[in-house]
Amino acid sequence: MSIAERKEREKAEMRSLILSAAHHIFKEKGYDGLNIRSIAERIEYSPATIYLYYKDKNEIFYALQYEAAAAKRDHLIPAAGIEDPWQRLIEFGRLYVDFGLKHPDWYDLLFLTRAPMEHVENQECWTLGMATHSFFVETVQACVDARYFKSTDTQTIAYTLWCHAHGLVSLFVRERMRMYPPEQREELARKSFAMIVKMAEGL
Amino acid sequence: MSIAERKEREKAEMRSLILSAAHHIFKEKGYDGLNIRSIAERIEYSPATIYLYYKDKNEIFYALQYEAAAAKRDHLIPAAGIEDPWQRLIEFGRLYVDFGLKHPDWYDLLFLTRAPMEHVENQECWTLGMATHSFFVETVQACVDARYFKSTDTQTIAYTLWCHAHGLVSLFVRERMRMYPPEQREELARKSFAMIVKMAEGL
DNA sequence: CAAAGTTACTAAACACTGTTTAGTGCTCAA
DNA sequence: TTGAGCACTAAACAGTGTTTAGTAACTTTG
Repeated sequence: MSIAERKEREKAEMRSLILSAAHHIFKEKGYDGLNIRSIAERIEYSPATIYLYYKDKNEIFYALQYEAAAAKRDHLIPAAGIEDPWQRLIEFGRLYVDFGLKHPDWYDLLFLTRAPMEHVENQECWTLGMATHSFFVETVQACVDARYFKSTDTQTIAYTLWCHAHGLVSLFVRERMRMYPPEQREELARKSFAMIVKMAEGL
Repeated sequence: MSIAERKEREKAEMRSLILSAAHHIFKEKGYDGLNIRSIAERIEYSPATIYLYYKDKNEIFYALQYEAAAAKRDHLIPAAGIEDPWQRLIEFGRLYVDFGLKHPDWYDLLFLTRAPMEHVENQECWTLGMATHSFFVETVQACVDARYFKSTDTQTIAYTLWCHAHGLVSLFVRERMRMYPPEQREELARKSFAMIVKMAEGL
């Protein structure tokens, strides 16, 4: 059975080779510059070969989304070590926004791309994203339990904070802040984050 | 000069015919279903004719964005009549979210589409959008002037509220709320809006 | 070890985009 | 009436994602 094992290994290696090429092209040329032919050219195979390892472009897209979700999780990990739930929540939020501003392409891929979202729920990407989201909600719950807020509606609190952070990053990523001078934008984001923290304190 | 006038009129009519076809196709089949050939077919002209009236697809896209901006402005108009700045601000926010949830395609076109945003600033669409945005900021300013908030940082207050509303609508429009059951989503949005209003009261 | 079967791969095509080119026939001013 | 300009289009080009048909190498089998 050694040959079958080798073949399976080679298949996995090829899949990872394709994905890594897609990853590089995505980072260099963005989503629009990523196409099957450019992947094929980079790995020096014909375009048709790609289809022996991935069903279609969407499958590659999902795999990339997973990488983005993993990058986001890794970025947020430092927050998990903070004991105090309120400080943990603040740091989580800060890192979330930080991730979005530092890696707009990844954030875009995760939250702003018009993707066939019906299928994404079956993907590992969704599972991973949900785990990160759960960590967030649990931190809010810990704050609620520790009476950091007057309100006890964990779900709505979590959702409201997420809306703000997501809106903030989205306006950046999709360049809808052009009414503010470029050098003001990051400062405004920081001020707004500080403000929502202050607002949350009064919840 | 009557002939020249007629020609100009006909040119304008053709432009509006094309745009109206694009509008219908966009509403029926969404952004992905909108292409030059489908517009041409609908108005019973050849695809090449489109290019005699619009430079490229982007120009049609900008014209559609303008329609979306106008629809949004019209949706928000009722808020302008409210005397009390704080009540006006609340109603403005409510209508903003309402517009996004009722017309996800329009909202998408305005705020979520990966468009060549560098050129959009020269378009009437941007001017119109900026006017609406200014009305919003002015309302916040009126609240600040009337001492509705402790904070006097109008810009950051306005931006923070916008972030929340935009984040809320975006998560809807791009279907990133799938962890909540469909029937819960709108209620959650309403609750979150109520919560941000409460939070803003304590600003 | 040779024949047969299976696999990995690709050239070329297909269908669909946006866009351009090279006309064609009609309108209109002189 | 005639020549210039105009509205329009068929056909092509270039770039997408994807499929098909075939080839050549590898693996199994008799």
